[in-house]
Amino acid sequence: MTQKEAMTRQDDRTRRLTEALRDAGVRVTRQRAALLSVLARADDHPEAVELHRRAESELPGISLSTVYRTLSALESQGVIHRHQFEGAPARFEHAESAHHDHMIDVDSGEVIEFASERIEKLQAEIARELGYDIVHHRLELYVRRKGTGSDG
Amino acid sequence: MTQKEAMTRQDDRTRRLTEALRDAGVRVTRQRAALLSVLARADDHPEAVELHRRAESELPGISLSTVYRTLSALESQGVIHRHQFEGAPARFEHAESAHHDHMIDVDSGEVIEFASERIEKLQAEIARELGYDIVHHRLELYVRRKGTGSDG
DNA sequence: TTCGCTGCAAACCGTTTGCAGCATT
DNA sequence: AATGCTGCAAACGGTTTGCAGCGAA
Repeated sequence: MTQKEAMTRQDDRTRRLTEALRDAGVRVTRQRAALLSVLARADDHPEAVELHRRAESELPGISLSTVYRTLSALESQGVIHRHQFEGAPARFEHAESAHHDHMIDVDSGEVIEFASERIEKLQAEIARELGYDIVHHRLELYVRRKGTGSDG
Repeated sequence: MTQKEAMTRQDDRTRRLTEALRDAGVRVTRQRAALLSVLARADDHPEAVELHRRAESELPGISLSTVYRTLSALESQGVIHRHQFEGAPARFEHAESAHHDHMIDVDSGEVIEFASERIEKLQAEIARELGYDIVHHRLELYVRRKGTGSDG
């Protein structure tokens, strides 16, 4: 993908996120615009403080509470996802990509996405057999690079 | 199972938990004995405050910090597990039963255990293919009783 | 007798919230 | 002009921790 294509995709993403807000009848303030473009650009899973840091370079003075408030709003609009991994502050990602679960490298904190149709099906089966419907689920694999003994 | 058998199993469990502590070279104080017997008796997934409440009826005056400290100790001995379900304080269970995952009834908060050999295998496969070993995982199904519409 | 453990109160840390003023609509 | 949003600072809530004294070994 060329840099120009990347730019376009990112702008599209920002536009979609902005529309999501406008559709919900909320004001698109400078703070929100800043955060939206930061989120659109993010292909990792940053935490609130990191998002605040990035947003500040776009709109100096934006407050952490506004970041938190906006993240909560965006989450309830369904345009971003919040992940609470073990022993760490919440991490966020835009909801553009299809459903997937996460592997967390316990050494580096790196997050790797993966999807398994088969696991999803098995989960649904199990719930159904026990008389339940799945509202949502959480599957996290805490992993270590192969051959990286913990006795390093 | 008769009541007598239940008593015996519970006492066994307390004994094993106590031994785990003694083996680790830590003192078995009244507070710890109380918490151990509470844990041995618990077949649900209580949170720290609830465990404290139960322990108090056995040893009035035991402090919440001691409960937290002991839970952390027991966790690192591997004799209990700590679960951090979504939007709730940590819940604990003794590590006597075999590995399993959890379904959480989003309406009642009830925790249902389940195990799936097939899901476990798939997880390991996925991690391996990506060049990782699983250290541990977390699979939680947030569910609702079938036919219980959210528009209730 | 030793020194690990306890209770208390205060700190912690990520996150939320009350409020007065500001800026988007 | 109206009112939804912002920044600030303070509160929150679950959990951890420093400290002086207590009690298990």
